[in-house]
Amino acid sequence: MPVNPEPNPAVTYAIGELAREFDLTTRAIRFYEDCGLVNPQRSGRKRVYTARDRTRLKLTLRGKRLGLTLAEVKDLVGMYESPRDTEAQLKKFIVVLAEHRAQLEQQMTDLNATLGEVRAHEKEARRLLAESPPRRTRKAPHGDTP
Amino acid sequence: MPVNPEPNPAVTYAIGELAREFDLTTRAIRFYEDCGLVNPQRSGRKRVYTARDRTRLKLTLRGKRLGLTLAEVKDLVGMYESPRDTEAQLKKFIVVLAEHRAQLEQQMTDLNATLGEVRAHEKEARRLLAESPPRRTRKAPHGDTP
DNA sequence: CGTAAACTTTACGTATACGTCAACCAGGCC
DNA sequence: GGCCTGGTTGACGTATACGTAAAGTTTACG
Repeated sequence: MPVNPEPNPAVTYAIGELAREFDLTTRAIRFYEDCGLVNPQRSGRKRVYTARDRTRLKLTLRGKRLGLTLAEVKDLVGMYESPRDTEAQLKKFIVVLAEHRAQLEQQMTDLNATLGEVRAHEKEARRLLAESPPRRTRKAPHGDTP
Repeated sequence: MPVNPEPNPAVTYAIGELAREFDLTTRAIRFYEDCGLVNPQRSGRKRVYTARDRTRLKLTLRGKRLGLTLAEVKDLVGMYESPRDTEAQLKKFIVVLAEHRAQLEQQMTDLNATLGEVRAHEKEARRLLAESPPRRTRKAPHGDTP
């Protein structure tokens, strides 16, 4: 099993490094800072990002790929990092987690349906291509309930 | 096996009906029309939606839940409905499908990772809640690589 | 010392996806 | 007729997520 990669507290990153690594503009990263998604320290005026910032960036991008807004990402990440030492906080946490999970499960359903359709279309398209390459074939798009 | 629900070409919908069914505003539905996502006919000035429009609306909403833009949804739906009777069109179709599938598979990865984390947090939170309800417990947020 | 690369702030611009009036019409019913 | 419900076309407003240009600063290199 691979060791947890770099929880090394010493490693830091410049904004340009992170931009290259995640294929972002520095503008985007600064914008994420405005939104409270990262919290770089300063060496002089220059931003210095820790491994923790890098992780939050990763989480942010994953959230975006799943269609979350930056505000939603912030709330979620905040939740995970906020204290949960009272019963009320714990209960609230559980409620929010359940809501989030419900949304993720809806996405899972959507995703499976879409993947199924895409694969079916791919299969059919490859069949058509293999079956009669020079032949002109007709395949009506299959109606209203894909 | 349930019969394919209502490919009945006779059923039509008013904009308000669809709005209620899908929990949208009529404004949103008209906006989708501007984007070319639905194509209602007219009875006088009033829009009349067919089962096909309703399906496209459904697809649109599913796309949105997966984080697609309306333009992307339009392109995809357009692809599925456009003719593919030449070899070139078929090949292009296959390429686009593969690209789309790659994106969906990335999402699947992201989704599984996120779901796993959420479930782990839920489990832990419930454990804490059950273990020592009146006790004040400390659980540090577990570092930088969630 | 000069300059190029990388960084900084400020600020206005842009695309997407609608929301929110306003003002008007058409049909039903009491 | 009067009014309600539901639909219509503008047209301007707004939140999100950056892009982009301007102008200055800091650091490394030769």
